[in-house]
Amino acid sequence: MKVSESKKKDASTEEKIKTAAKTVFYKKGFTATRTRDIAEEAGLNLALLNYYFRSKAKLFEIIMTETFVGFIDSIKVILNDEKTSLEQKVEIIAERYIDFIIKEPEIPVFILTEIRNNPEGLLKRLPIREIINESVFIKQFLTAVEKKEITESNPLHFLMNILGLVVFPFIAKPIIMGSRNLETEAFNDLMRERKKKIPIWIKAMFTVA
Amino acid sequence: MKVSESKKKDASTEEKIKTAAKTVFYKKGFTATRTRDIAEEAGLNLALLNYYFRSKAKLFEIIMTETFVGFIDSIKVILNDEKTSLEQKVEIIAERYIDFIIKEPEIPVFILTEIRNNPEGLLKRLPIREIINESVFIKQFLTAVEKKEITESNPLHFLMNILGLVVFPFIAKPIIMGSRNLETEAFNDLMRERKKKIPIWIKAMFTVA
DNA sequence: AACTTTTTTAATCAAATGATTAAAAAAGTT
DNA sequence: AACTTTTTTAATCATTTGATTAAAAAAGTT
Repeated sequence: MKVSESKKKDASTEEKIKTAAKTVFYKKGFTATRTRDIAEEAGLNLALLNYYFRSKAKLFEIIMTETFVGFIDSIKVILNDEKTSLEQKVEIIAERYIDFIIKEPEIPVFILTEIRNNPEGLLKRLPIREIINESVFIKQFLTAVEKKEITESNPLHFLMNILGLVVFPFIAKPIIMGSRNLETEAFNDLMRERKKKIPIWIKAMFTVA
Repeated sequence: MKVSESKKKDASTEEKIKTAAKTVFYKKGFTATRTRDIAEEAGLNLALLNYYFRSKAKLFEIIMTETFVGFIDSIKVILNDEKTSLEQKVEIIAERYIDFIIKEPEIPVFILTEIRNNPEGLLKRLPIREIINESVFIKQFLTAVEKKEITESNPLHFLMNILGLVVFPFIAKPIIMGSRNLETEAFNDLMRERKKKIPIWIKAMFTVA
């Protein structure tokens, strides 16, 4: 059964497969997707997957890496912008990530479950430690702590709270929608509200009153 | 006849299977676990799973329901306690859930991914809407809003924020551990810190300064 | 002890699934 | 057009996996 219609009509076969693979992998994860699901989603013969990508695992590898790198790189740029303050960085992260996840709502759960299934493999290849610990963000944070502008000295709590407020509602989306009988658009409106609220909340949490 | 003894014997094998099934299902999810994994984990013959539970799906169903109901019921009791204030409820939720998830760290991702895989099936059977909307918690929240003690009028934001702050770090555990080279115990210490911090943060976010 | 019922085991089945193959079709080259 | 290379298809393979079966073993009953 088709999960959704393929996006591009004149895409090359390779691109059709990648697009279909993304759709299905995002929704079901690696183990639960069958190569036949992807072939059907792409409207192509099953053997073409192996012709172009050698195996299900190789195809997944490509999708996974692209997705993960895209996700990490965008936060990397924000965290390292010398021209924005800590406060502005929070605003930008909330704004950009909420918009991004509204467009690609399956990605957070996809990333988190695939990391669970294979923590070493993925995390070793991605320099998360360096991205966080050597960022302009961390320097700004430590300076603010020094100046007593911030009441929490551990940057991990700061980051976990921002990401928790931004990402968690999307992960719990079915529960939240079920709790109030919301449609997807009402849910998205609720998320868009949070783009303005989260920076205010974060400020209230961490700033000296 | 010795009913208790024979039942105990039955329960022993049955319990072994359930315990093993929990372990494996929590870690890998329904599709990715093979019945052979469960049999091996339990140290039992494969056919016994079907002898006692008819099928993999039925066994999963039981585990899933027990887990889910346990999770929901415990929050239900907290949300409906007439004797605790809103502020105390936040403290209790943070305290209890952080302790609970430290003991069973696989449960949040398990619940969230299985809901993704089968949203209707699960949510229709569990009266989440009633639990939230008819709770003492909601009444207390609305009263506080009325009295202008709380600056956010939508209880969903309140709930999402509490759960986001409590649950998200566990979901992102591998990333967080990787970001600072933490061992599990250092991670758990970080989470235990949050039992005290989260109520303070929530208060700062939502209370008039 | 003799018999019945319950539980466990080893062997096997049938369907699902990732992958391959050989041939056909299409595209590209001379 | 004649030939070569690339792409696509249908058929099939081999393995995995959930489930079943028939017989053995254990437990319970008389």
